[in-house]
Amino acid sequence: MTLKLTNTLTRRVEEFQPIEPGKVSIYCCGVTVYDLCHLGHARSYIAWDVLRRYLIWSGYAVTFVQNYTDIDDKILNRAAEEGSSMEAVSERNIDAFVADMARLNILPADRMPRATRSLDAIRALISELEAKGAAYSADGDVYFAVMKHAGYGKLSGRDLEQQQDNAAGRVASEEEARKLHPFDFALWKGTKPGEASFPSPWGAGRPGWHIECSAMVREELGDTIDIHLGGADLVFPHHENEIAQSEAATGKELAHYWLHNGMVNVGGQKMSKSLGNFTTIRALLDSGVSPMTLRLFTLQAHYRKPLDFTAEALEAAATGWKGLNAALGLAGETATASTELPPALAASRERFAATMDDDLNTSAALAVLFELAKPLRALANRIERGDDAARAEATTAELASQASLLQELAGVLGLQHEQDATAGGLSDAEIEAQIEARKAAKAAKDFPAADGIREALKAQGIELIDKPGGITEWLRS
RNA sequence: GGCGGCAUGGCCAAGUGGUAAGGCAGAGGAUUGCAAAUCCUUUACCCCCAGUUCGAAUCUGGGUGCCGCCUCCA
Repeated sequence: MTLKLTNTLTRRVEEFQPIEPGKVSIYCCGVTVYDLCHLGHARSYIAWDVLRRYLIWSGYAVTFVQNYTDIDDKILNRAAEEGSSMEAVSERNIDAFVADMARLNILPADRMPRATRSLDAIRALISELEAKGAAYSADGDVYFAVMKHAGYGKLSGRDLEQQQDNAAGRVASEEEARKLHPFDFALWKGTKPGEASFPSPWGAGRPGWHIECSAMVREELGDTIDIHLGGADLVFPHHENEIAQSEAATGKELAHYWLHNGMVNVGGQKMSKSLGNFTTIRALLDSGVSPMTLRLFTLQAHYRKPLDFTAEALEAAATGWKGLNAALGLAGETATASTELPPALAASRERFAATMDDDLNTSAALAVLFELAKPLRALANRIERGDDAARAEATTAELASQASLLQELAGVLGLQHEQDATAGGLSDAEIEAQIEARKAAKAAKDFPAADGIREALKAQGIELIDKPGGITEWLRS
């Protein structure tokens, strides 16, 4: 059983073979920290978190590096708008990023380099490219010469000749005029008045976006890495350029496997800042959608496919998560599982691994989880409602093993039990008092009053469950 | 225009040659003063056309529709 991944570079599903047995080096393109992360980022980073967790679960020692792009026009613009500095904007959004990722139970990267702290490596790489004739400077800018690099376009399938024809009509701006080929891109941009800049052999300025990643990958993980990750929208030009820069400098392949995740769509269109159709991670979570619901929502689709974000689909995920969560809650209460896995459970575990090996088929993997969860959920709900027989059933070794396996596999997907949100400001005593009042109303056959109390509590997130024998229990939902 | 991808029940979605996983919604039943919640049961021939094959959602060819990239973007 080996992991197979869709490699954008070859456009094929390939068996994963690490450079060094048992070890995996991964570089994941991070965010440009000019604003809060939205659901597109969430989807991407959840997918890669699952890849990472699965590799670890499979026994690999994983080194995961994710960068912050903290030098960028958008950050500068934002700083100018609010009258602060590039550093202030970056710092604030990095803090937000860390917090948002933590809420989604995304493992922090092993190392998170920043462009501003990698300037030496960036300048060194540009110099190296210049020395090799792959770069040229023009009026304080330094460009990469795509025509000098055989293989440019191999990731995205571009054809330089063809594109030149197409671009012929749109060479308008000054910058375009300076380039030898329309696809040439800036490695270093000369400073403009009033902008943050850094010294360099080519004059004060700042690095281009693509070179930042090339430099950070090399500095953190070496010339060749196992896996490079990113959103499908980065294939061209970002990753294509990254490959060109790195491979022109080192003469070695930059990454063996290139994985790209599909976009999050809203009404059939890509969620993005520029279209203004985005929902930030924190806005969604703060609106009451649980982090695990969001995780489940994204993992129900294959990572490469577009994912349409709709209220209805999210609602479905929330209800689905409720069931899984109930089953996971039981895992903490059962007896210690025996180390021997019963045959049926061992088969489930194998099936889970087989689906994940198949290019991270989380949708199919979730089916295994739901099947494992089904009896546990039923039991958990019976216990919740005070069924003592159910409590006894939960202590069997068989169920303990099942609960334990569910917990383990859910963990591979980063799904973990969530405590019921403590919504509403009512204390337990206040709730009990309301229940007593409703009981009295019912006894007096004043059902409208009884229903009124129930509705009022429901509005505050308190759900009443009437049980046989006139007993009423409640849950915070 | 170029490159890449997708089209499966009311919604989401797996399945890549042997008669359609899973989740949500819906329906029926149990329970209830009525509900809610919960539990049990249950619901599809896979965009269209042609072809290959004993057999195709799955392969080939042709359509149609949709999306992404080609400018910053996860």
